[in-house]
Amino acid sequence: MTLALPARLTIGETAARSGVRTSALRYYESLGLIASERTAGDQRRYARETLRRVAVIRAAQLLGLTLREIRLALNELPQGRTPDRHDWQRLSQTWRGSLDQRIADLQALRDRLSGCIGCGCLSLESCALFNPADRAARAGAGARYLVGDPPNPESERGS
Amino acid sequence: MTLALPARLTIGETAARSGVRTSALRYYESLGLIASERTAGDQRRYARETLRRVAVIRAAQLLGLTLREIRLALNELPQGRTPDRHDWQRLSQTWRGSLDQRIADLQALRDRLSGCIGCGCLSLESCALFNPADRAARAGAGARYLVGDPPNPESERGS
DNA sequence: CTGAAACTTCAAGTACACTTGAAGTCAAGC
DNA sequence: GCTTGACTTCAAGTGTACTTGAAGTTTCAG
Repeated sequence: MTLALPARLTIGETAARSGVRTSALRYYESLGLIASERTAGDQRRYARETLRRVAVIRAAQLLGLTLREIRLALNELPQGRTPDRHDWQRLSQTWRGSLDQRIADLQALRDRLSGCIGCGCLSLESCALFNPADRAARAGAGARYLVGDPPNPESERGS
Repeated sequence: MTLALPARLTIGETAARSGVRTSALRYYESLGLIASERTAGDQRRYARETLRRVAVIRAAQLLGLTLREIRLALNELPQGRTPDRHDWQRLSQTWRGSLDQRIADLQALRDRLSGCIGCGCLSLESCALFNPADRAARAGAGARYLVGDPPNPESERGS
């Protein structure tokens, strides 16, 4: 605890300590997920608090959130002051909810898959897993990128 | 069960019945995930079995597999004959394993998140969730796209 | 037989999350 | 004060999974 750590970190130090590439940090900054001050020579200097912010970003990505969603969540943090434990707690509590939801979705999928192991899926019409309507209705938050509900329902050659 | 269903489906019929766009079906076919016969006029005709194949593909995507991985899995199906219930069972059993793994990963993440709710994460160094090494070690199969372990560990300006 | 809907190919576009490369500037130890 | 590694910007590239559009062809109900 008596370790002397610099108050401001270069992008390289921040990358090393957060486990995220410098290119990713610049990208996050370009999206408004993190912020930096600049030296006279226009180099970035990150507050130590940024390390936690980056860690939160990576954790939220594991939860399946897009960077856009994460930015919105981080914007909910109080402006103008360093977020305190209650701020982070509110955030993690919110995300815990969506994580619970995702786990429940996957468990439901597993159950349907188990049912299919039993039935052998000889009857396409009666199989819950293979029923598209059912699948669409249950597509969880985490599956958005992976499958992605098409926004418009296809009208090929439709002009 | 006495419903008269065509033996061969057009791409439009296949799309309607599988809940997948025609463009996606052509894409799957271009990747070798599904196959078609052609009419004299070069239009696609899909076997009814393709409906199940497509359903399996969508289910596997929900499990977090890439189309490439799914194609490899489908290639494990016996060549030359229509897959029977045991073939599909083997497939779903394999995938159930990885699904179990993913659920376990997410539960572990949830537990760490719960720990952070308790601790308020005031101590960056001691927080399991926010520790990059820990996160990297636990990155599960499903998180691959979302976070994606960088293949080479950064050596910026390294020539 | 005809006309419209459905099909064809191929190239290019989209979205996400970055990475890479080029060309040049800054910071700091010796 | 100089060298070298770390930094800067900006444009373009990567990979996954598709979608869209243009231009043309096929199918089938009437």
